[in-house]
Amino acid sequence: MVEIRLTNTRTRRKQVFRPIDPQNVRLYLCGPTVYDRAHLGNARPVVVIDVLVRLLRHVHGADHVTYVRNFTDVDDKINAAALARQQAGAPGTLEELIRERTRETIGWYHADMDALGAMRPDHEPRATDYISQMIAMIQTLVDGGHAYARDGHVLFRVRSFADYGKLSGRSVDDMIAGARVEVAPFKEDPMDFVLWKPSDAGLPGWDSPWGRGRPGWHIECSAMSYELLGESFDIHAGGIDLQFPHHENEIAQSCCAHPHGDFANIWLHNEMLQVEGKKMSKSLGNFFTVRDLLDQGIPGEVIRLVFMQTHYRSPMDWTESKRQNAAHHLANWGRIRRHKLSDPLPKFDGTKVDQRIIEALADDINTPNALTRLYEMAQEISSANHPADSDLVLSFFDTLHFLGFKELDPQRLSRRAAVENATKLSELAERMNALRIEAKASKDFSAVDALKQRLLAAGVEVRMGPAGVELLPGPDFDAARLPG
RNA sequence: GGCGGGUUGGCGGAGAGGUUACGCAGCGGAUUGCAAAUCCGUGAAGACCGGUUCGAUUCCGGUACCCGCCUCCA
Repeated sequence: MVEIRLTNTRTRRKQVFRPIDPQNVRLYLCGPTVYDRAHLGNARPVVVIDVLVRLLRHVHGADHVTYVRNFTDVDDKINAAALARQQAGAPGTLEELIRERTRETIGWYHADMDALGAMRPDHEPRATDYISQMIAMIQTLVDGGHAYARDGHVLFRVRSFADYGKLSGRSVDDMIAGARVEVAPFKEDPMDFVLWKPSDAGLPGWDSPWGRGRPGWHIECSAMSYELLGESFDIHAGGIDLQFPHHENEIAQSCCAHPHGDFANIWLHNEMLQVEGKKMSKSLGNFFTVRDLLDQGIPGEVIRLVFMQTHYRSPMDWTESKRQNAAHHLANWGRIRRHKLSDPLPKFDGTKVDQRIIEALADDINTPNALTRLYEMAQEISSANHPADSDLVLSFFDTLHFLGFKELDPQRLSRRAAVENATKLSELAERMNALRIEAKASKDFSAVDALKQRLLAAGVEVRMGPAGVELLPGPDFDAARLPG
């Protein structure tokens, strides 16, 4: 069996991966807070872990891996987004608007990650489905002296956990010394963090021993990983920016609530994605979404390949030349398929995956080295005298399939489709705008509404504002169903 | 201020204490009505200063610069 080595952030070393139970390798990835579209940086850990899960399934067996990725659907940003919609005149209660927003966002997320070739996890728990488990866990922490209630809040007592700061290499004293956080008056210690906070009537809330309220950030991952994976599991992954405070706090909560468990054995953290050499972040305003790229006609597999060109522990810059490079290779592989594979749709089952690529991935998910081998194989197959349907050809395509590349060469087709769709959508937008101007004069909006319904049925997002009509293809967009 | 990561050829990007990484671009050739694509071949590197060593881009120390975390973020 191939020996997998992974860099454990906790030990800062590359170590041999030994599952707690080889019959059930358990892995948790911190998923999105579902208040908006996933930006490109959100997609990096998803693709990295997708590759790891594929490797684990290859090595340990498809049925011997449990992959959990959560949706955090209770959060102040979600509340704010819903409130903004309500204030903009959207009908419905705040709770309905919140539910609508999170349901919509989860749909977008699925569509976008599917487009990147990332397999769905085995479990995708939503935080709001685990409120009672969170309350129970908080109660355990209070009972054990690791948390305390004040003014409707419950706070984690950082001083009660000796290893607090160990994951991120910090000491509580150092952090307090250089603290830039404003300290709430009810905190015993400036580094104590919120497990539960009170909700007023205008916010979503659940009944609890501390009054109506809602969970703080961090606790959902502890509660859900415990429910689905147990008190000890193998791998916990996420972006390096989550190392502190999110993962540090998860460790503190989970280890204090379940002192006999180890929580996660291996912590995997991917480095940040950058744009123009700067971190992509909401506060810097330089972020763009996966959907933005897909809408530009960039196929998901191109984005996937660009991600795989950089090792997950290095910062990665998204650039136009990388996009072109990835598209070039995919087109090349597509051409090889047309010329060297007589059956365009053979059944690939993972039995012919190239061993050197498995070894590259087993070495701390070294995707750049895996790609180097893929380029070598493509080179050899491309030479004029290499026969079609050789073992190498079959292995090459089985490997591509294993790595999540199925379409190949989608660039030409999808770009053409995108242009056609964009043209058609812009015509439709113009037509709809004209109808709308007429309707505003006549007060008869039936024609506009009818057109809108048909567009919605085709999966188009319809946005009407003072500037006119904007039509965007949504996750379920189906060009064939567009009105003629 | 505290903590962490990085600096490789024109660009991207790996491994290894001594032997060609690899890809893209470039250059030469083949092919092509022209072009594109493709195929064959090919030059080019490891921030700076010390140290260890027979030998370092690879190990150790320092300097400079870059990035991230410490505040919502993957």
